[in-house]
Amino acid sequence: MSLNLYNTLTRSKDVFTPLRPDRVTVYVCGPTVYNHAHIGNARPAVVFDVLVRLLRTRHDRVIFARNVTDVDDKINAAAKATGQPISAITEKYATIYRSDMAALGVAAPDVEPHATAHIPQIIALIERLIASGHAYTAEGHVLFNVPAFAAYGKLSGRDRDDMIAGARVDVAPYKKDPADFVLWKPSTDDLPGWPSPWGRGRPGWHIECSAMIATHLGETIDIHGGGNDLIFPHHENELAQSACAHHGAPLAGVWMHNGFLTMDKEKMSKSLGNIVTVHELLTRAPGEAIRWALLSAHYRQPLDWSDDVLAQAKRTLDRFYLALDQVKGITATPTNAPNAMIAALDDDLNTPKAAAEIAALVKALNGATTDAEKARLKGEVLAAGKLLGILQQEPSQWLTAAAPDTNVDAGEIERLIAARIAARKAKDFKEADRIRDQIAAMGVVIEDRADGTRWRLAS
RNA sequence: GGCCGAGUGGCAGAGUGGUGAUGCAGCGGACUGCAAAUCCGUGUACGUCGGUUCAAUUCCGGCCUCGGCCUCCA
Repeated sequence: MSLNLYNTLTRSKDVFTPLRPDRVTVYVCGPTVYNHAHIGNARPAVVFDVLVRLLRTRHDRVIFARNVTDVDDKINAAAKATGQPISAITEKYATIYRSDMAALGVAAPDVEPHATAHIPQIIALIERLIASGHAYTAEGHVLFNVPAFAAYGKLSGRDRDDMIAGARVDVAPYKKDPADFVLWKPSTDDLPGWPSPWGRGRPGWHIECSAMIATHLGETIDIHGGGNDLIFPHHENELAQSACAHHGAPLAGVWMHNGFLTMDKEKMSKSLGNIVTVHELLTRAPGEAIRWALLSAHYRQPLDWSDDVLAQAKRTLDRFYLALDQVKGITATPTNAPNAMIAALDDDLNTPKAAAEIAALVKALNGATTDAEKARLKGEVLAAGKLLGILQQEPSQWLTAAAPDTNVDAGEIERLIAARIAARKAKDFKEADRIRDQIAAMGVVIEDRADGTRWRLAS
């Protein structure tokens, strides 16, 4: 069994082989922190979290970096609009991002580099590019000279002639080539800036990732990930800069890109306004349900986000947790995730297939008759869930408190249940049913089981 | 216009050259005082037109529709 990953660069699923036997390096483009992350922004975080979990089952040392871009024109605009200092904006939203992602079960990255903490490295990288003839200065800017890198366009599959033909109209006059892009640009006094050999200025969009990758992970990393829309120009430019600064060493072996979330089939984007923030979703659904909804489609496929998708994910988890609740008195046999689960994820992170495998395990668990069987299957369900970042809560916790903003009074429910039990004992089923209806009206479902009456929140 | 991706049963969503995805919903049954949960059973599904093949949802080509990136226009 080996891990196969779809590589945007080769446009095929390839067997993943680490570049070095002693470690695996992964870098994912993180947020630009100028406002709340929307659920589409959460998709790569969750997807690559699963990838890292899978890698860690095989490799002792996985170094996972996810950056925070804290210098950007949108941040400057947000600061200006709110009258706050830039650092207040970036710190606030970086903190919110971290807690939102944690709520989705996304483990903190091993390294979380900030662009503004790497200005010297960025400047050094740009100097190397100038020295090697891949970049030049013009009117206070430093630009990367695209014709100096023959392989430019390979990642995004773009024909350079077409790009130039299209770019001809509004190309900045100081560019040597229309496709050239900015590495460093001058800052006015009211904008963030750092002293540099080219005057006070700030980095261009793509260079910070190249610098941070080189600083923390090395010249060539194993896996570079991000959203589909980063392929061009962001990753194409990163790839070019890094290769040219490092004597042609490729930036990454595997390039992975997740597909988009849509709302009514249209790309979710802040400019269109058709967004729902993770922050808001967390007030009305458990993070685990949001996570499972994001994993319900294969990561490269589009996923049309809706309340229904979320509700279905919640219900699926209810079913899993109900099964675990049935065997809460049985100690799970510790084990690794079943082979079928691993095989599903090994196939380019096929999480829907993995979901089917969990469903099969849960069905087997529900049908198990001996304690030994139950212990074994419970262990397998828990191990499978761990790999996907789900099912690690106490089942009773999930079933009775899963929705954050419900205000069900557990004491009141218990009291009503006791009254109903008394009515049933007295064979007063009419009264028992009346009480059950009363409980149902509170959004609570009850079950009479061999070992007593249980309740949970309705889906 | 260039490039990329997608069109699967009521819904979500995998996958495959010839047998079952899976989940939700529905229907029937078992269980239950009745339910719920669970289990069992249950569905002429693969945009369209051609081609290759003994056999295509799966391969090839055309077309249609939708989405994305870039670009153009405004």
